[in-house]
Amino acid sequence: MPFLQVALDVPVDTLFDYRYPDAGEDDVGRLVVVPFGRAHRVGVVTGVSDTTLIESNRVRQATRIARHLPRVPAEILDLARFCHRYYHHPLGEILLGVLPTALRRTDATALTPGRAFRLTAAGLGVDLQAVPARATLQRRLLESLRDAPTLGVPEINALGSSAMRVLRVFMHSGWVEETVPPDPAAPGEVAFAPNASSHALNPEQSQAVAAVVDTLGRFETHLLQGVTGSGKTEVYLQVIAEAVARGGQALLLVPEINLTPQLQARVDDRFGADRVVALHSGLAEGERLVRWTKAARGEATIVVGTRLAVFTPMPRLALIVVDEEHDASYKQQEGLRYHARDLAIVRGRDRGVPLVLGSATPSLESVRQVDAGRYRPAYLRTRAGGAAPSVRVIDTRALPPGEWLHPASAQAISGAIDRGEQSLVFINRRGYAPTLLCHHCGWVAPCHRCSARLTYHHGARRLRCHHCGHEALPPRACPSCGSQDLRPLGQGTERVEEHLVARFPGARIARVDRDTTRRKDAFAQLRDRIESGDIDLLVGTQMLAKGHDFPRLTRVVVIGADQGLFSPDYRAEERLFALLLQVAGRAGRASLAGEVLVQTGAPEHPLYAALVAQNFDRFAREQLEMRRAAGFPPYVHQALLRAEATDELAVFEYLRQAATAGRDLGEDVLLFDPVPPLVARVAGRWRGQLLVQASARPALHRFLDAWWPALQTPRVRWSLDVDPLDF
DNA sequence: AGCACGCCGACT
DNA sequence: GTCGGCGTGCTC
Repeated sequence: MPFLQVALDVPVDTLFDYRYPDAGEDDVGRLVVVPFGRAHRVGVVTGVSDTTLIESNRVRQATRIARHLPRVPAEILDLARFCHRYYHHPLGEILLGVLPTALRRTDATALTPGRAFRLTAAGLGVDLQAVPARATLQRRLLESLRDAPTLGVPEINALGSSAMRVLRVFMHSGWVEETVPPDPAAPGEVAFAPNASSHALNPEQSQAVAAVVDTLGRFETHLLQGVTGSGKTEVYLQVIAEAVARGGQALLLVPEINLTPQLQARVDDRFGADRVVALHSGLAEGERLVRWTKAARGEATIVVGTRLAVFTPMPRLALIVVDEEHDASYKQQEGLRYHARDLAIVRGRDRGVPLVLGSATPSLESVRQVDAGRYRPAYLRTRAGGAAPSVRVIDTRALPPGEWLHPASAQAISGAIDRGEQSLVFINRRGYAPTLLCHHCGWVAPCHRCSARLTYHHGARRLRCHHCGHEALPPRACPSCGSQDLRPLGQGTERVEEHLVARFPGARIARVDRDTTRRKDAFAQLRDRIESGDIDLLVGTQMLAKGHDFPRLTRVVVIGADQGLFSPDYRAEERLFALLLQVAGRAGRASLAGEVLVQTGAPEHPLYAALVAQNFDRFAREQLEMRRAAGFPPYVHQALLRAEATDELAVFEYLRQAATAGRDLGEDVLLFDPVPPLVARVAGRWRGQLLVQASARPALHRFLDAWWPALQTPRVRWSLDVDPLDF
């Protein structure tokens, strides 16, 4: 009897062998229910073999293989195996982690074999509005049936516990009929003509499209570097159209905040909503499964999604686009710490398909690959409908104490108000003031659970910790010296808003940050007000920097840009430059010239010269040269061992032992001393980290492989972060 | 991760 | 004398 090698969602680096009577090679990649310990679990078959190393009386029999479900294709198994090797993470956790969670439930229903249901003509004609809004399950089921050609029992059950009952009611009404289940192995429909686009391209765009189209059918990485408003999205859409016209599927990865209804509408509009599926974290479990299945069967032609979507099975994958490839949200910051852009490249290579990485400010890693001749560059330097905004650096050192808005900035804002244009004051700090300070003894309000200061929120009259969420009432007197002279120090969005209200009486001012957009739809409503010209002056954080175009916005004032400049993190400058250029891109459109004023106490910093010139290439080469000279990535390769526990001593004891064990391995790597991260304690847990560095990747991975056993302990919570972005 | 087995303090 | 603390170790 053959044995299955099964990957299970357990944090051990082991596959588990099970007997299964008629198992064959064909079952590799299939989901399987197995007895594990005293319970049953869902796993993935990663191999079938006639032998096992486990003594035969310990090998149990698998309960059932789910042969009616689409299998995890070899390509995704390989990608998971790559993650296993590269990120040093258990294969089972990876595989089960990238599958829709609905598939992981063992309850018999979730994996009962194949029946398939579809809407009848009558069902298709049902007006969704006619279904009571309260009947959420009915609506969800109807929507999902519209989304996919057919639904199986697992997908239906994932929509809600009584979804099958609702389905039976629909069948009675003649809205739904049972049909033949689709063959999971058969590719979906191929013939398809996208909306022939009349969107004219400028010469640079045409050249970029042609360069990518030329490589369809083989692996090639294109770095599309285009300033804000240069029409990168149109290039994406046209190369996707070509890939799709040739019968392929396309994967479009976007950063978290970029998967907006607007973008989806644009893609839907071009390719037809029934051909496009969007995958993001906001999806209900059932809907995710429906869309995943649609992609895996080849019925969806285009997948638009955030980082996890890089693992979506796509049988006819022909092209991968990674928008805003430098964006940090592509890096998963817990569990399997993968980088979706890097995995996209691995996938493209293995699959033999081209990639387009797009950004106005590519990561230095990608720039270096261009310089090394490994990526093909394409540039979009022409900004559609007008000149780039002018950038001015404003020296704030001469400002009187307590003043934070430079006269030149104030003048720019009032000028814009007079002309009926909009301005944005950008400050990357929410709350009222980042510190509450005792002017008598110098005490500042600390968080008792974190090594961080509490931020004062004036509206809520609360001190809040931005790391753990802890809230406290501001004390009336200083707990240290009893003085009542407690004052907020520094600027946050809330306080800036307050100043602006006083400074520009009559101006319509809106604040956009996490606090004002917490409520569902709040952001959309604010955006509508901004677009309709209902707002003169905006105060906002990062949230406003990305993706949103406000045609009437012509002035941007950046406050407190220096924060990141003096951080010990060597990536701070790269991030700040990208952020500033992105914010600057908000100013001016079409006929209205834009102006950006960056207030800084360090105007002579070379970053600002490159920013004024809006010369990313110069900045990037300067940075790369510094990185090379200092021996930082991308010229060396790093991995970070992180540990945390309630006991600070335990954390550092663990890291010290790990360091000792690592040094004993005698590999060609550099092990630094264990250090606390920037914020050493969060929510009552102490953190520590240990950096490993090597000049060559293979050496680093050889080391990590050998080191891994020595890291195992239940005493502290630990994780390994390969290619860390944050320290 | 669960979940057992396994040796030391306060309770029916 | 037992119930239970969570330390260590295993799950095919």
